Amino acid sequence: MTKHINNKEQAILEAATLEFFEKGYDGARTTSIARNAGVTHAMLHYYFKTKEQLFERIFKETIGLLGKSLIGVFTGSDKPVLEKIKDAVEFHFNFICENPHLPLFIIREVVSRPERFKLVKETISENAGGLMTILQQDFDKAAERGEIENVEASTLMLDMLSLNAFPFLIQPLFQAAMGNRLGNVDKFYETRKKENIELIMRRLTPSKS
Amino acid sequence: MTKHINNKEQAILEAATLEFFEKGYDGARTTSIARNAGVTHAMLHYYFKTKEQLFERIFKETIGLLGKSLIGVFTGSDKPVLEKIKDAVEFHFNFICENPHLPLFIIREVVSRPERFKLVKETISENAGGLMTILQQDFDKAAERGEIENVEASTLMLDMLSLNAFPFLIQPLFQAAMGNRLGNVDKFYETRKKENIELIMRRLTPSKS
DNA sequence: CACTTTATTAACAATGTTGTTAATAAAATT
DNA sequence: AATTTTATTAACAACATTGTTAATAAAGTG
Repeated sequence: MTKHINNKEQAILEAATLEFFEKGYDGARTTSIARNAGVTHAMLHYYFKTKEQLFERIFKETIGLLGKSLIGVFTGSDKPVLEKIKDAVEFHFNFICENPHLPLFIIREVVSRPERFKLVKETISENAGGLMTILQQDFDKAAERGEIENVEASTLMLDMLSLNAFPFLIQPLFQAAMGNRLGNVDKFYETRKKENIELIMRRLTPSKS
Repeated sequence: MTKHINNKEQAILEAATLEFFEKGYDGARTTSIARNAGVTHAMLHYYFKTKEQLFERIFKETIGLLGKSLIGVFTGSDKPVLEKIKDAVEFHFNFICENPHLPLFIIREVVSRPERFKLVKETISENAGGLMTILQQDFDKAAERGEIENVEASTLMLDMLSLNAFPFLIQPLFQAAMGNRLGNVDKFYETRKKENIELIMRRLTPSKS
């Protein structure tokens, strides 16, 4: 029964997450967070000393999520390279689908306070540091065998990131455009996923030698 | 010689543009803008009544830029469809290259205040409203002739937007990662442009029937 | 030149926002 | 049960930020 102690703390965290995701650090109001969490705003400062600290907690959590996803993207398997990449794109798309706010959140906060990039960098290199070189070797070998087009792993990575993340970055625009009367967002996502996979696959198809 | 009247106004506008681009509306400070413009901060309110109005001025200007670029992207020419698209992707990439802050600016401000989307929407439909349907017809005809793969114009548009805009969205991250010791950003951009064109071209290549 | 409008300044008002504190209640610990 | 630690509240302090005002100078206009 010591759980109800965390109740309020948890409520604050959840409200803060929403607020920071939506409005960014600068636009977020601790009073608003407290109100939405259903606690007095002194409570917020009791649990999380300052706005900055509350933010950092959420920022780190979010970055952690990003890190974990990176491991997932290019996890080893015995499938042929092309299949592996296809799986990776799909996995990455699904991840963003489940965390649609994540790209803008990170970009926005790093742009307005570049110091914050340190954390992002660390997390990325921790989780995906070695993977890129291994990946590149895989690519090189497959290219030599004529399975795929010769390509830089980092290039393909940016392709995938761009294609998968961007639609979610502008999704709020879409939603505003559609006036929320778009029940078939899911269908749009499915189509997008296929389109992105298709693009990457075609990119990798060896041109006839 | 009545130009020096506008001098301060102009200085404020320029400082404000920088500030809003970098920190967003919420993070921007009118005092900071005034200071950077080299004017007293009462001056700012003299010329632009409120922060909101100053922002709107810049927001509209920026949206206008976006609008003008859209007209440029798919301007008619007598080249074959594939060439036209190639040109479009290149044009669009160059435009973002010259306005690298624009994508994040618009996305950020619309997300934190969705009302602002109205303006974006109007500008887009004003400038690219008819174009999309014409484009689609072009595509359909070309597809029928077997010149290109059958594809939705909107799909291709989002592909292009994603590939071209995203690298600039995360460019600040890049820059932080490289610690500014990257003089060859230009080379990166050239490579990116080629990569994006390549991706779109391959997407459009008809699979052997 | 008289006067009206525009530009500019410094000081200040109003408000919103973050963070604190002192008092109190509840829970845990001994 | 006494005491210490944790939770909670309401009021408030401190500060930053936006916006105003009243006084003054400069420029333009009849």
